[in-house]
Amino acid sequence: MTNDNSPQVDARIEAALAADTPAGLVDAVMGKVFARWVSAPSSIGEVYVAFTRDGMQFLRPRGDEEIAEFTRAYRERFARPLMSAEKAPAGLLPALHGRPSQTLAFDLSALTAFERSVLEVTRRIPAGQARPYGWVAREAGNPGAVRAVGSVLARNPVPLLVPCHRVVRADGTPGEYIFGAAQKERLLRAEGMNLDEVVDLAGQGVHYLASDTTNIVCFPTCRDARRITPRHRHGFGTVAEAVEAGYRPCRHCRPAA
DNA sequence: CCGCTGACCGACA
DNA sequence: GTGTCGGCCAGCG
Repeated sequence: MTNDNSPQVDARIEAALAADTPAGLVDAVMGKVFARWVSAPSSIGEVYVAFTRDGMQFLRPRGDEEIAEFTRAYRERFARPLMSAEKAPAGLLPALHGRPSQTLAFDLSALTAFERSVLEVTRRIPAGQARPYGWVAREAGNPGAVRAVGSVLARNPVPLLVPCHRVVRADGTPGEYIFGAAQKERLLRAEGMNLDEVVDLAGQGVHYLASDTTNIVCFPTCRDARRITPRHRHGFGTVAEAVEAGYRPCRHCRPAA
């Protein structure tokens, strides 16, 4: 007597398909219809990651959680069957430890255009740096949607891989995080960001740093800002003030025009 | 469609 | 300094 819900069924379906179908086509079809999951170590501990043929789709911490809970959450959100994978896709493992991979793709097809836009923008924030929610809103093409950016990141399907921990509040404090504010601080510090200095500057009303040798103004965590010799460093509360003083916005960190 | 919600923000007590 | 209040806007039920 065969139990049709048995885990072996997935394997038999695959075997049947593989028997008389070119392997490449099987992968193409299965990857389109099914998603796969792996468990892997990350900078926040063991995580489950789901992916399709098109790329990474869903990541959640493993914790004490059984895979059944992860697959339930996955199906609830993506309405697609989920099977285990033999091995992690290329580039995933380094990316889980903060080393972004060029080859790592994402499947964001279930998201709205605005959500995709927010995640694309967030993905480009370099390790060790941070940008305010308002900056993400503007870069995503909707400057007024500051609060909505927070709502999108609160349900980021692929945290860590899309580094939403690098999006912080305008006053320099880290703000909330899908895995808790303390975890957000930990991740930022682990990436080499001097959180204390940033918060301290913000407390003095300084949200931007400028160099009088280059006449460029940056976010304090920008790679270029951190290279400014103290003697040539000037703090500003707004970009407008810096521009008024003869500085132009950095083309790397792109503070507001 | 409409009302409600929220990882925000800036102003103002 | 810190608490609160409106405004804001995409998603969701």
